[in-house]
Amino acid sequence: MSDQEFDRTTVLGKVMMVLHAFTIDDSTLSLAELVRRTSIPKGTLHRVLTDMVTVRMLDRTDAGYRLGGSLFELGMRASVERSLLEVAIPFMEDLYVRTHETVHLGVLDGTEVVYLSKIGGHRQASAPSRIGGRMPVHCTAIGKVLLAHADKALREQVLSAPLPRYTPRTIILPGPLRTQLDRIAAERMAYEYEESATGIVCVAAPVRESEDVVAAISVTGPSHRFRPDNHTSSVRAAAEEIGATLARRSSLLRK
Amino acid sequence: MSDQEFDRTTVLGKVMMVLHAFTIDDSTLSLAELVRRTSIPKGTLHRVLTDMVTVRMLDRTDAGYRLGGSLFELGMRASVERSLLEVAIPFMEDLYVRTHETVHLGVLDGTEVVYLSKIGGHRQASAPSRIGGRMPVHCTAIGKVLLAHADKALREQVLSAPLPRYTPRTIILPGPLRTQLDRIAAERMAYEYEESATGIVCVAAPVRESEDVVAAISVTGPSHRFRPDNHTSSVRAAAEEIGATLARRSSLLRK
DNA sequence: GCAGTGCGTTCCACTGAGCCGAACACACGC
DNA sequence: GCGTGTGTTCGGCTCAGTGGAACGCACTGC
Repeated sequence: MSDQEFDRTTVLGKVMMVLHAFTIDDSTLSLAELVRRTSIPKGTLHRVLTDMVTVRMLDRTDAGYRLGGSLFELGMRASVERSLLEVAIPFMEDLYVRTHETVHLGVLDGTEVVYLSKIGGHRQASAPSRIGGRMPVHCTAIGKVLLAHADKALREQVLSAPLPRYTPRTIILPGPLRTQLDRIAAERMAYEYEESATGIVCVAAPVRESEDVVAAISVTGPSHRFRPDNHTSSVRAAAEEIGATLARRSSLLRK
Repeated sequence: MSDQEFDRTTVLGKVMMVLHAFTIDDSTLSLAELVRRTSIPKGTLHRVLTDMVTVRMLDRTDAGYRLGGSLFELGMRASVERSLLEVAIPFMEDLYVRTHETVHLGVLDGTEVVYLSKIGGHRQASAPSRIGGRMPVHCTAIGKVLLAHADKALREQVLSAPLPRYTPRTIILPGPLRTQLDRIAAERMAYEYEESATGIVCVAAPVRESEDVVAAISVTGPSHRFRPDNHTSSVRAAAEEIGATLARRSSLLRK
């Protein structure tokens, strides 16, 4: 999903290519850099960029272009993600207060996890996740729990592609991963022991809105002091409460 | 800023008109409804919408169209808002734990406040603010503190336009508001007593990144039990720490 | 000094992507 | 049946969008 292809001929396609040229830790990109990344002809790109600036998708700075604040605002209006967030945040806080470790909320998009929120005090540099960022499904607790409850097709798609190694403990063989996913699907909890980054471990549970798994919530901590299985029940409880609140809310809206 | 005008003739203009047709509490909109809101010819709009769906700006559902999850992701990559968020969240948590009241983080956009984040436990239905939502500057603590530190031009623009009344206590006269803004600019704190919604009061402080006011942080509570002036120093401290962290971070990046 | 390199910007003749009115298809309620 | 609300398709016109090429400018380093 990261190497998404857009139609070069259409305006919208170009716009999306530009937007996706920004990775999560680019703040500003120059025209030349954008030409390199998108391989759109310089003249055309220049015009597209100025157009995007006038509609406030991009901000112009001395150093180049950056994603505009109005995008943030629009993103927050995306209904699914927003209502999930609004409902989940209080429960994430509870979990944080109880554990004092980093709490994540993530959804599945394509074959990757997208993090909707991440809270956890000041000392949390360790985890490589970022809000709005992506991580692979096969080596994160949230990813595994989402994959375990996803439909067969997606599961097989992930299992049949190579599973990139991130640490010595990353599961890179389809066989072991498959059996683990089966167990996760059965017990509705996933664990990660230094599979995405050395030094961190994680517990995750699925958030279900009337049978559909719409997201997953997790607690992450440093391996030396954090015991995932001690927090199984709190994480599960939080996930279930979020699901219940979502269901209550959407049944209200339906009237 | 809400009634932004876009160029009808250009593709991007139409796209933005569609995106902005979604208000904060629309989840899905039908083609017909979008025709009404944007007054783009039906045939054209239909094509634009399907284009937007193929680039994943919109999701198609049985009921109509809704803002896609990829927008959320893009929005989160908007550098300014994102780094502000990442830095601010831990301090907002501190403030929440200390006060157990709703904590807001907002920035100025045009003549309105946009909320970047809002945390606070389960019982917080009261405040009308929403993440990614907007509120007027003249009747919120965050708004007033941002306006007080904004440049003269903006300040006069707001003061010369009519100030809509939200509650009996909303300040609708330019004179009193001006003197209050002067005081706020001097003491770097703003208060709100049921000016945007009855029953809630608020304290806010400016977040300054090396002299520039980039955002504001506030604590909001119900008027019957919450005394804003009791929390002045914690709010100010949080704002200053956020500012200091931002400055430290950006000086690191500069190398 | 002056060639070399990388950047942003402007220009302009060409062309097909985008335009939109009109016709069509379907599902309702009365 | 007939009106009214949806969403979808069609096709000929045309101007918005295209991109190669040339330009200006700020830097190197020699």
